[in-house]
Amino acid sequence: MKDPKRYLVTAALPYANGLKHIGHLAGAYLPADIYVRYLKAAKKDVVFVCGSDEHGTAIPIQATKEGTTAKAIIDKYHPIIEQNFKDLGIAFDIYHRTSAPIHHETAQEFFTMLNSNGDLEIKESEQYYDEEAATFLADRYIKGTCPNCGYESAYGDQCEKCGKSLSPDELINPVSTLSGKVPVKKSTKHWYLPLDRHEAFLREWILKENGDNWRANVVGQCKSWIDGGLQPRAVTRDLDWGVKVPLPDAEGKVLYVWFDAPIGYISATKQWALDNDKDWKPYWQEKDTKLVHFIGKDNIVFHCIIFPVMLKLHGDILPDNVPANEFMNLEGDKMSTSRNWKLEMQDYIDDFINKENGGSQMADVLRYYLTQIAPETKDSEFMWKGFQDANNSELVSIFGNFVNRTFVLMHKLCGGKVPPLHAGSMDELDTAVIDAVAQSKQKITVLLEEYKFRDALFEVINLARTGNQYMQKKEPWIVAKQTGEDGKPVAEAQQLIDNCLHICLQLTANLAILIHPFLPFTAKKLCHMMKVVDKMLEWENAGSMQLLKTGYSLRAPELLFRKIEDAEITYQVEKLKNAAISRETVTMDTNAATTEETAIKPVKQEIVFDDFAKIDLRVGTIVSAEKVEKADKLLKLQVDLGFETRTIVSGIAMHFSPEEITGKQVTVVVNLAPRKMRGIESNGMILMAEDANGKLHFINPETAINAGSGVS
RNA sequence: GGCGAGGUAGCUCAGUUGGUUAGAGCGCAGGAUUCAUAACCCUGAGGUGAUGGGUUCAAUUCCCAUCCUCGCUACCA
Repeated sequence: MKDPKRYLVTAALPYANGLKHIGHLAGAYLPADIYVRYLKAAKKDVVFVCGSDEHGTAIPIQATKEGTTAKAIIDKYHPIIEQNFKDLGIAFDIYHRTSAPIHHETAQEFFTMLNSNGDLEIKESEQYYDEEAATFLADRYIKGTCPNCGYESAYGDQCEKCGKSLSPDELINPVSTLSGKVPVKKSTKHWYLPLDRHEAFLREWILKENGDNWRANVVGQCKSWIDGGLQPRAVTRDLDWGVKVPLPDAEGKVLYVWFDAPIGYISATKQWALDNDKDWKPYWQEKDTKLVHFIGKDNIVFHCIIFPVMLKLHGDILPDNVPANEFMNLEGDKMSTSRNWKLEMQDYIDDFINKENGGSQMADVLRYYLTQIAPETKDSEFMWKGFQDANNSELVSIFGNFVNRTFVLMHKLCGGKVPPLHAGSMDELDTAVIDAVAQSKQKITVLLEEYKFRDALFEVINLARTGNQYMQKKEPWIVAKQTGEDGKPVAEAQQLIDNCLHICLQLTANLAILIHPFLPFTAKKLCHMMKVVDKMLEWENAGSMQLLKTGYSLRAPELLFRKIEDAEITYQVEKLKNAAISRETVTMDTNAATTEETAIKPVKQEIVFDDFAKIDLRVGTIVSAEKVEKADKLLKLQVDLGFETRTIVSGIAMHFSPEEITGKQVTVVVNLAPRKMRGIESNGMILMAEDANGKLHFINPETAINAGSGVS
């Protein structure tokens, strides 16, 4: 969009069920903050909204587990996350929350409008119902055995072990987590957003209009979704935690969290407007508003497909761009909350910012490294060594050093004041540097507008590098040796020194402006050293060589960045590895965890012996095994049961290679009805036990016995 | 298996609407220097551009196949 009148920038709403890690920071919040700081410096009308996403079933479930309430959880994490962002210099105009009444009203109004316009579909369906708790069960309130990996505590929407997304119907032996009883199917009514009606619009808007200017990964994901066929998506849930469905016949129903969460951007904007005596409407309704969503790649479908359809139906503007980032790995492995392989914002703050360990300058160091390795086009890697190198050899050695040597020389050779620029003594080297400053500003501006933050940051550092090269060639400390009888540099020499330092100082002032979106604390510190007000940081000032007045006395230099020692990073790496939950530890801890789980996990309905006797279990020996074509998880086994050798297909390929299980003894259900899988008929089922880590184990006799032996 | 994104110097990553010697930063080696947080500055070494085919006067860039990584998806009684 050329020349938008105003900007609305959003960063994905963090789910308020725990602390957020630097992957989240690098993926959405930091790039959004950089972009917004740039826009504000350029005096654009911009609102930057974010806030806690506090609904969804995960939160009440977590509350039950921890013996607390959903409200207590969100009230705990909301302020911590908000403070973490502040400590790292992420400056939202508002950090709102979806539990706020204004959000509930906004989301309800949104739903009502779509519903009364006939843009939603109503469908009756059979859903699991807990008779004891007298309530329908949201997907996450149902647990059962995952049909995919066999994990016994899979949720109705997703198995946390294998990550597969599920529907409650797929669960084996579903159990209500509320009462522990087996739920019954009961008819219920829900509202759906018919995405399929909007396929033509989405194709046109995403692929045609934005196919070239959105990032390849974003367009690709969308295309994949659209080509896969869009389905109506349920907008409501049977749950009591969330935004109530504003209809008389919808008792006990709330809006599905994916529906209300993005509306949180709108309600946050409303609250901001109230707080600041502004009108929120133009930001969502005027065509000349540029809406930009910063998110991680996991959120692409919501922000590029679903929410735009909602916005369109509601008569709002559509996002101009959705610069989604890929993921950031940590020390060679993907970040994971469950395996505790992560660096939380809070951890970094505790170790580097809060301690007398650098203070806010260390916030900028993290911002620097995360931007330098931002996963803009592909997954990237956070390495502590890389963090140290980026700081020591770029921030300290190039940027910090240039500023420091400029200030030191200015105090030594120019009496602590901004020296004059003697036009008559200028040479082409001087003008080249002056040009370079203007060019840097142009390049950085373009890159920022294109959301290429890592390249933009590189250009800023490069300008500092140019400064170092310039000073090296000018060698004012050598020139200063041309002294007269009074021991001071002769006039011509002093002019050269003045020119060099004048230019270096103006360049430093430019660096402050250009680095400001990326490293706000550093920019502030530079302003302090130069005794200028924040107004100098306005973007239009960049490129100018008249930012500091001749004769103005400046403060003594302070070091902008400190070195990071080897010991600090080895400590962090050790800490990470020690905290990580290794496979072994998981297996050992499992005993405790499992006991707890089993305590919660209800025993299935009682059966009589005859029921059990119906099941014919035998010991078998795997005589051969091979991978099933076109299936990642299936192995085709030949099992010797004594009386015959059978073909059994089993979903264990992710856990065992064909070679390692050949010859193993297993327990087989031999009278299970045959079933075809991937075109192969499976005659029986191999019994497996699963530990808390999701690993499967064979159930077999202690010592090898005859194939075909009965089990009872 | 299908779809999407990737596989480029020791490391982290650019780039190429197909065209002379494929780039940057860091790291490494050598040199120069001392104003500066042993920093800066200069020079250099380092790449079968995943692999194998094809199209073309010419491919890293286009096409096909294969292998590997990440995400989504399918198979799981």
